[in-house]
Amino acid sequence: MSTIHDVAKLAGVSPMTVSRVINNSGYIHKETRARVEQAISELGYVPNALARSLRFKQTHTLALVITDITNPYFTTVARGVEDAASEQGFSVIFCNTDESRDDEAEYLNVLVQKQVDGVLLVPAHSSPDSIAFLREREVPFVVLDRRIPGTQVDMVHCDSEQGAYQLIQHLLELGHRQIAALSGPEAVMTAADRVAGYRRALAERGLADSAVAYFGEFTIDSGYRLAKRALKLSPQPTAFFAANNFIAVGALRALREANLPVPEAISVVTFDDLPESMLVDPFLTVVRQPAYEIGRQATRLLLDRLSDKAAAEPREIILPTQLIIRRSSAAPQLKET
Amino acid sequence: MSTIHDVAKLAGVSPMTVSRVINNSGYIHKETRARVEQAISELGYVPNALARSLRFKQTHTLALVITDITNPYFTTVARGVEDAASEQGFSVIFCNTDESRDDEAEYLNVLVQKQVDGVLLVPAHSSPDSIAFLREREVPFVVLDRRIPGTQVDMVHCDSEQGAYQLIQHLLELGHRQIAALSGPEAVMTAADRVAGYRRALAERGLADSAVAYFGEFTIDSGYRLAKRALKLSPQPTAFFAANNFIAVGALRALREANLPVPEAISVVTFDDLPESMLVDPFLTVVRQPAYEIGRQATRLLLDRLSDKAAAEPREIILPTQLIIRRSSAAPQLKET
DNA sequence: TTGTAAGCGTTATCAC
DNA sequence: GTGATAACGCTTACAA
Repeated sequence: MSTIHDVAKLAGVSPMTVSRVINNSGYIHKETRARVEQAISELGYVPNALARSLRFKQTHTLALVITDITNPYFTTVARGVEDAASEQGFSVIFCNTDESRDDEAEYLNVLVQKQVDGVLLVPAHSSPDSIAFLREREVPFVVLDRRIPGTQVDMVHCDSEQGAYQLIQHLLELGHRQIAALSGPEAVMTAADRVAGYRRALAERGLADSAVAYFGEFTIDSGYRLAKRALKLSPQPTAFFAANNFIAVGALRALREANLPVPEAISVVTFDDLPESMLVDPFLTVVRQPAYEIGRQATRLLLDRLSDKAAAEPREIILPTQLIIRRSSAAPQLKET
Repeated sequence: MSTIHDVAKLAGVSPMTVSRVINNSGYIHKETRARVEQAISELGYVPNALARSLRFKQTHTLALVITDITNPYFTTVARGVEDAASEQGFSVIFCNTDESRDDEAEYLNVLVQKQVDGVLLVPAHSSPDSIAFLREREVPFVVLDRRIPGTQVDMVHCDSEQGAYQLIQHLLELGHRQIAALSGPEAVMTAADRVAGYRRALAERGLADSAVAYFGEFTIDSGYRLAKRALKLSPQPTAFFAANNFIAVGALRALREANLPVPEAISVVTFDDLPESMLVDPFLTVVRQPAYEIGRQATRLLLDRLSDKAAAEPREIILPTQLIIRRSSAAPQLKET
């Protein structure tokens, strides 16, 4: 790979002149410019962004730290991020933590070393370690999807508590009184928030005592296992509230295995839609989060921070969710008929 | 952010000594090391990878250029790439071209500037431009998912022609004689290959004349439109062969709209499974490509190239596909009953 | 065991 | 209009 020196030599000028041509800065003789451009294309010269970044302390690179790109919700978030970033000439490094604190810490360390201009973080845990780490090193960041309680940071997410509340309201209106919640890791804010919304909805109807919430992981396997456990309850629940799409899929499998038709035997509602693109025949009643917008707006916010060195107040952007009622939820059937 | 000089000053040594501590190279007095380590943690010092990369001409960063991370097939590829990369301490920048040549060229330019160590490329077109560009600049790369005909490059993909052949064979065995192919852009190798496999299967049964192949895009919309066109054929097809999952979903929508039940009225088979994680009740007969393995092996191959400077022969890794027969394909119903 | 000098590829600054 | 010089943060080679 040729350098600015090679180009300079070939064009019979100094590197500085080449630099000026590349960056369209300063005055330059028309003829000189032509010679330089000729040399550039002859050599297939491409400027070294590393050297540039070293000087400018700007890499035009962001990092997206999520739990798992394979989750369609995060896939869509990622697309929103990449679109917003590339619009402004930024590249995006992506990292999968699988909810592991260690992996998260490791990734953040590498990213800081690589001098990314900013980080979009879906925290694997609510502890302030990662936040503190980035802050100390003065790396701008935005937390997305999950809120971090008690810290003043930029955040973009949906109101999980409220979304869960809506879903449970819906079930209550249908007549359900035994609803089990199948959630993710208790240490993850969204998992906890969704259970909180569930409890609030029940409490408001004086059903606080009927609440049964299981914490597990945001995976199909976990959803499957939690559902199996919930089925052993007595009285048996008439509805499941899954805290995300993977858990819902796992629960549906467990129900099928147990020959319990949905929604006839048990209703199922969940957070996070499966992508429209993949659904021939949407079935699940869900609270949909605007994944693409979350990614996009978080990135916008981050990029704003980068240009505005002025450290404004931390902003919390809460995007609206949408309740979509489909066939997986119906009125419970009477037991003694 | 503090530099190696800051650490050196605080520890009362030279930057070189700090460097040695960080990299565990050369001899160093135990006490000095302790002092340096103390200074490092006190300052929260993180080495600047940019400066390092500038010297070593190694960024430990790869790029993944795909068409759309939102396609679950590519999502899984991406996960395979990231896993394999991070195992070896590499980061991954991801880019979505949406099958646009211009976007692809633009991205590659930026990536070369950023001195990525290698590129994993799903080419938006079969022309040799991108390949030539990378080659001239001596950036190692591996082409994945799609083959580039007539060029000697590292490639990892499945045998699209053969996969399509299998799907059509399956339909033929069920008794179908009017099968329409709904494919992607003719300029994209996989789209063309899949149609070729379709034609070969038909030709072997002496049905070459019945072949009707439509080229469009690898999107739901396109699948929808192509299916609508195909339905106007006379005689009407008894089966659709979709060249990828998005096209299949679009086709299924068109069929539902036309009140044509699958598979009773029309069978549908396709390339690329929808992710297991999203399917409560898998329905489509598919040829599954091992997406994760494609990503993983392509990355391995690329990383091998990076360590083995020895320019070995280009390798073409062809991974096996898997025919999965489900409910979307069945024997055609007799017209005159 | 530790330090000095030079250079990786750019560009801002100041001369000419 | 154009060029020499120094600096961004780090490490290899050499010296002490």
